[in-house]
Amino acid sequence: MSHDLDAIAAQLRRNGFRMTPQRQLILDAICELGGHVTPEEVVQRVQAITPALNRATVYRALNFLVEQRIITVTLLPDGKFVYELAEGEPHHHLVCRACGASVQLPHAALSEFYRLMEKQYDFRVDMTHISFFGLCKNCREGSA
Amino acid sequence: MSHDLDAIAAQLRRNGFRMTPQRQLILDAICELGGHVTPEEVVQRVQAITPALNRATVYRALNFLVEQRIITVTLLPDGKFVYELAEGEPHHHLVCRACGASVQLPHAALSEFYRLMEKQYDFRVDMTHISFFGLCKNCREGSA
DNA sequence: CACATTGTTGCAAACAGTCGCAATAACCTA
DNA sequence: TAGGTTATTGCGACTGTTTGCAACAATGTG
Ligand SMILES: [Mn+2]
Ligand SMILES: [Mn+2]
Ligand SMILES: [Zn+2]
Ligand SMILES: [Zn+2]
Repeated sequence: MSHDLDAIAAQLRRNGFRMTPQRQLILDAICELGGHVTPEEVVQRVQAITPALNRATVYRALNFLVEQRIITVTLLPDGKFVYELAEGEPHHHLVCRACGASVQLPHAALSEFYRLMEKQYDFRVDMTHISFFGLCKNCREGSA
Repeated sequence: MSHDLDAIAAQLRRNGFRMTPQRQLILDAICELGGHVTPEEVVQRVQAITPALNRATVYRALNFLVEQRIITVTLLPDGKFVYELAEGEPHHHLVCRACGASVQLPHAALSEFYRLMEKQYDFRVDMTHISFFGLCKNCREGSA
């Protein structure tokens, strides 16, 4: 999808924050780069347009936009964070550690697990955008 | 538990690797520090005894010992890797993002999810030592 | 418009983690 | 024991990420 800058700006102002040229550029970058982008990809992209835009600003903006629920973050099992626009239903991923392919899971695929943890351990698991590593079918056929 | 250096040394040699003073110190540190230690905690500990022992050596040894299945690693949902001795049954964790408390899950708590992913998506999720963030009961009562 | 307030940025320094490479130490064989 | 082989370490440089702080920019008030 695309992002509605006016709506986002309004939402931010409503909460006492501001829409800035830097944040606009960063949102554009996330949108144009498509799903699951790394901070460094965003830095490259925005600095191609505005070289003075600082690396630290990108990292801070990404965190900020996650807190405002305008984008979401997922932690890939190799320890890297990737970001994407928050839209529609929450989802999760199965990421193949051999070929990198990423399958999207509907939220429902994990809701049973969520309920079990709440019932048995009185623990509410954070269930926005989780990623699991593993091996896809193709990559299993190569080895054992 | 404690670790059996002789048995570990033998296992390494059997596979063409070596037990070194550095690796011994690092294993001792993991053992003495108890569960879930960060690389930096290990660095502090071993350098208190042998200041010359290099940071890079610690990181390399931790990766190596994971590959040899002498220790295990889990990725906490804040993006940090933590290590512990591999012993007994595989397990997982529910980690409270507010108070840091960590509940241990038996492997069986996730095996249903594992089977579902294999059946529905033909995908084998890596299921050694997974950690989820969330909120424990205590920390939920403070906020919403 | 002047001014105060406060959210935001850029900068620079610190920190965590990775990597290539040359020196070293362990092991094997003669 | 001497010499060759190779696993391992320390070093230094580099990348990615965080943080404090001072400068800046947007907003609101009089
Ligand atoms: Mn996603
Ligand atoms: Mn554990
Ligand atoms: Zn694959
Ligand atoms: Zn808690």
